[in-house]
Amino acid sequence: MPEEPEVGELTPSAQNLKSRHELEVEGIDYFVRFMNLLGLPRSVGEIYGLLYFAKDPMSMDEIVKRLGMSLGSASQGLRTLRSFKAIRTTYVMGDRKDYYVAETEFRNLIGTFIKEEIMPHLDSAGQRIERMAHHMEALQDPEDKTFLQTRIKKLERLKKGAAAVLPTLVGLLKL
Amino acid sequence: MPEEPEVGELTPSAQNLKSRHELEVEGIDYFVRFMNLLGLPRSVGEIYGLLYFAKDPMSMDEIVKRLGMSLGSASQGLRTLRSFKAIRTTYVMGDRKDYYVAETEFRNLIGTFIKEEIMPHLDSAGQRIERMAHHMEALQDPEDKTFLQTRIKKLERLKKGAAAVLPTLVGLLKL
DNA sequence: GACTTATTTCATTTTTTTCTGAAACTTTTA
DNA sequence: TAAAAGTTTCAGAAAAAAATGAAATAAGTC
Repeated sequence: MPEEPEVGELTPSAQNLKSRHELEVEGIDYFVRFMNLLGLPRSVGEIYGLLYFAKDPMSMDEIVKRLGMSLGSASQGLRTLRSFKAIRTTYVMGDRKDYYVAETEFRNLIGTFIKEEIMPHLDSAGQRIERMAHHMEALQDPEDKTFLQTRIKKLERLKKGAAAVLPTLVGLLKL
Repeated sequence: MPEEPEVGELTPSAQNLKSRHELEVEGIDYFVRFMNLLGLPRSVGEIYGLLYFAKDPMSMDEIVKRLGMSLGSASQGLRTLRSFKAIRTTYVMGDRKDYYVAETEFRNLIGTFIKEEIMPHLDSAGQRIERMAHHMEALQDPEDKTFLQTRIKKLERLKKGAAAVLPTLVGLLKL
């Protein structure tokens, strides 16, 4: 927390520090919620938020200190963010630490998220539908069979629709 | 579980029951995963899956018996599904129970999900961005100020993009 | 190659989410 | 209006997810 002078008035630089801090808190909160929407843990949002509003690359121990989180969470969170290409490392000469910078183009983040987290589900959904269709073929009762056939067809349509829309969306992001 | 005859061969109707059951299990699993992708609990996926593959409307106690879940979960799960318009009730004459049927048009489900679960987040995101911009204006250091200005602008663009894409998506679903 | 520094891993703890079931409430019926 | 049937609510239990921190590993110095 930034120190405040005892009386009402703030020096310009103290005022700057205070606004900067409040902005940062609000901004971190923003990304915590955003990542949460993608099903990612709080710590991941905190780290990304901190880096997004940081002017300079930051090392893991700085992140740990600033956010008051454990080394384990920071390491795991940074790994996740790297896997989404949401951050990248910069090498600082004469320093053996890794320094991290936020990738501010959200298309990368969102594109990778769709490609790595959603698309695989579509594949396994396809396999699952095939298995359902197989069981359906084995049905003796013709009424059951037609009913389930239409239900499975609808699932197939949903899956195909998603498989078509998502890559289009990723493409749109690149424009 | 359907009973199996002691020896290898199954009667046609036993075979039908077995296939039907396997198909149902696979199908329920499908929706458990799907709902999970939307951040909804397992029980919600189970109920929807059961109803999706059911030929006839089902009462809550039937659902409870078939899925072996508690009354509380069933009640809560049905409420959630109703709120997404993923199921609807049918009235069966001479019976005071409520009977439920799956709404098989996924556009309803997905459309409502976007409208009720995602859009509100966009609104609060907008407010949060405004607050950030407000703190940003108060910054004294001009370097800090321009840097943060561009970062906040990017957030704004993301938010506007999402606010444009999502309703379009909902519209597309209706075609 | 021993030492130092940075990072990852993972068993354990903490926190959060989901499920349970009995009590409260509502609605229908006799 | 009492009894019965159906549903919801909610405090506590169980399960799942996330965070912690110390030990193991890796990577860079002297």
